[in-house]
Amino acid sequence: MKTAHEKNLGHLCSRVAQAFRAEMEKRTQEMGLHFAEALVFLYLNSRGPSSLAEMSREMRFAHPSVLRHIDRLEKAGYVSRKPHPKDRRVKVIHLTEKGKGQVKTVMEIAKSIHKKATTGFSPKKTEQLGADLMQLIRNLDGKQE
Amino acid sequence: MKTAHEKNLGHLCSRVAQAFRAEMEKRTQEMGLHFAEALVFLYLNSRGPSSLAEMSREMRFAHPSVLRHIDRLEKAGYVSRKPHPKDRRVKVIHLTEKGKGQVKTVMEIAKSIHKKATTGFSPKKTEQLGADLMQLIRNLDGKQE
DNA sequence: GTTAAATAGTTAGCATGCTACATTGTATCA
DNA sequence: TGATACAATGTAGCATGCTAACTATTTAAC
Repeated sequence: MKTAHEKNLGHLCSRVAQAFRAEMEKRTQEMGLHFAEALVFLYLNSRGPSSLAEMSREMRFAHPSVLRHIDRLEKAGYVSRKPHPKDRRVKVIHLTEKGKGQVKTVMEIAKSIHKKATTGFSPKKTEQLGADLMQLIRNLDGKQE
Repeated sequence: MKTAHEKNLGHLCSRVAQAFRAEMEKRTQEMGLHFAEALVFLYLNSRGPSSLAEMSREMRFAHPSVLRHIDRLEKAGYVSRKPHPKDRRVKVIHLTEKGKGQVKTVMEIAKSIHKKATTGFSPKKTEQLGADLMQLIRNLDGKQE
């Protein structure tokens, strides 16, 4: 008989997230990338140059969380900041040539992990699972008390 | 068109876990409990007195992660450590009377959050979702649990 | 035109997960 | 019995999420 905490969807999701992270960490280690930095990489690749505020909104992480990764990626030479031509507050973050050279590998790793995770899942089932998870998020974020 | 990171199951699970945590944090705040401490509370209530090693194994968190919460709960007077009668290495952790007085409230909060999260989900669907998440974990860990 | 509110980036510090290692106690085996 | 491996607890430090608060700039209100 399972106890409550083991069947709790929050706890299960936490464990899934950890497992994804651990696997990504393991595989991007030799590139010198940590998990969350890889996420930033993937974001910039799919969306193109963005401001911090935009990335924060779209990735749904708090500003400082994203900022730390940008700082580290900039030090490593993978991204750089450019001033926004019309708004002097904004710094536009973009992949450098060095960064672009790595993106493909990161994408392949991410795809491979996702494939491993969903072994035995039909595309339809995977789709449904994603939709259910999004529903959980909506239910929890809704403003009912 | 959604970008890859938004449909990624790892990222979605991370967001669900965060949402659960934020909600729990909000509701246990007035009891002076943080999210992970509440988890320890629930564990001790359902399993009874346990060693740190046992809790770590069963909750599937690293020892030091659990230890920190035990320390804080002990300071707050909710749990205490007793020496194991036969193994002097082991300290058995159990709820104090003060702790037992709070458990019911924590359980109700946890149940309420789970219910909110699964609004519109049939029991069968909730069950299936849990099973799918466990399958993801097994696939990623590469072993059965 | 000057002032107040909002927005962008940043810094500081906390909570919680992890791994690696130290310390102590127990068990095993030659 | 003495050496060695294993197990339990605890310590140290990193990674990553968060909120709060600061500065600079832009926008809105008067």
